[in-house]
Amino acid sequence: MMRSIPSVENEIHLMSELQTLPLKAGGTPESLRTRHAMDRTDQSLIAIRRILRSTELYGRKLAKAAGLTAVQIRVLQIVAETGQATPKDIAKRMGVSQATMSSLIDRLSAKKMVERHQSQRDRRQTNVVITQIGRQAVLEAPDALQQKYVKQFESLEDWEQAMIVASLERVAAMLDAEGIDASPVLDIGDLSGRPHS
Amino acid sequence: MMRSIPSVENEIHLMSELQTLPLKAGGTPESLRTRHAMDRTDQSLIAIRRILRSTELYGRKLAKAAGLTAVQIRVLQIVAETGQATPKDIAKRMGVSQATMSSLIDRLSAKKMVERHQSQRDRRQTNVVITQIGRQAVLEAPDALQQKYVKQFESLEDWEQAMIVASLERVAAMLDAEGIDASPVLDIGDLSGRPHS
DNA sequence: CCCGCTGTTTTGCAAGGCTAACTAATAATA
DNA sequence: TATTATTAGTTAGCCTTGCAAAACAGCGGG
Repeated sequence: MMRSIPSVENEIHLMSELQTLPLKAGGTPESLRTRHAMDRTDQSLIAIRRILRSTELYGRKLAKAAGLTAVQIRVLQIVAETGQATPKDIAKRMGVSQATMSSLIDRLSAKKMVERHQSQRDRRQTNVVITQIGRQAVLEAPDALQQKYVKQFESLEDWEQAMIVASLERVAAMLDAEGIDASPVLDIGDLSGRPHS
Repeated sequence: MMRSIPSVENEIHLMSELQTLPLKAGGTPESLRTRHAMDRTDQSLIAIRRILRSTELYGRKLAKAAGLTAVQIRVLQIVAETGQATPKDIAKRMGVSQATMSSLIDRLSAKKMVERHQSQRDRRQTNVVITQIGRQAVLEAPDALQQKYVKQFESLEDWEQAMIVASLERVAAMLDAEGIDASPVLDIGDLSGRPHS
């Protein structure tokens, strides 16, 4: 596997693109809000998209390098968190259907990273259990955010870290707002490894 | 798309990658920095994941409602931006291979939203041109980010908007840092149409 | 014992990705 | 001029993720 990294390298220099948009924004008769507010909205959207995009591309790259896809790593992490979980729970947390989860588990189990154990209590349920191999894979899985971001973040001034956290949380809250359940995956982090007590 | 959902679907994948990080962060003997700083790092990562996740799920939903996938909308928007573009350019901007772009264009052209026209200058090149139908679709395409977020953002206090923009840009820069190109798609939004207004 | 629910898996289908291989046209070079 | 590279795009073949719907249990009441 391991194919090489796709065309990630072709880069377009976004900077230039970014600059273009302001003008368009200006097109609207500035009726409702100040020109200022508009620009800021655009700026924030652009920044969010940059975040999404770079995470996506970088993630593809890392996942490939790890021999597991991002989605697979995610499943492994969720399972690793508690040691075992039912397909339904995992599906719910990830926001995918049970059918999808079933095939994901198939693939992971073909790789010997998880095993299915029928539950004793209720034989309809399956417990997905992570294997040693799977646990190892989770530990070694490169983490896009971490690698790219953590060091830089930690080198920031204290006040700036605080500001960023507050802003990101605000944005996340605005996006969640609609009721999409957001969280599931989030806490994952905890499990893995944080010493978490 | 800006407005479109960035490949929301892809994002999904990435999401997963993100998750792991906590552990690693935790792995370090808290020698170098205070527990405080650590928490902030985790908080920021978690918030980013929330952003990624809700964008992804919401995007899937909207794309379905629109009858076009997020990726397709994205292509349309890029083409709409200038009226025409070569497959190669679009692929480059989106960070996918030419082969992938070729099939995307096939699908869009089956829907009569774009047409292929051989270039006169260089007959190896194809110009992908958006049709009236395609243009209409772009205008009507719901935009995940926009719909969920814009209104709320615009209702924030001025200082808060400024803070958020600064923070998001900081984060985006840190993520881009590695050299993954980030933005291309971003500015598209403008054209599509934020109701702007 | 039969019915209805409830977790899972199967089936069948589509989108999006990729690499490799192939075609066509243009550019370079002998 | 003829040959060779390069470049743009498409094709073929494969994989993963997703979903809905149908099929399979297994559990609980009646």
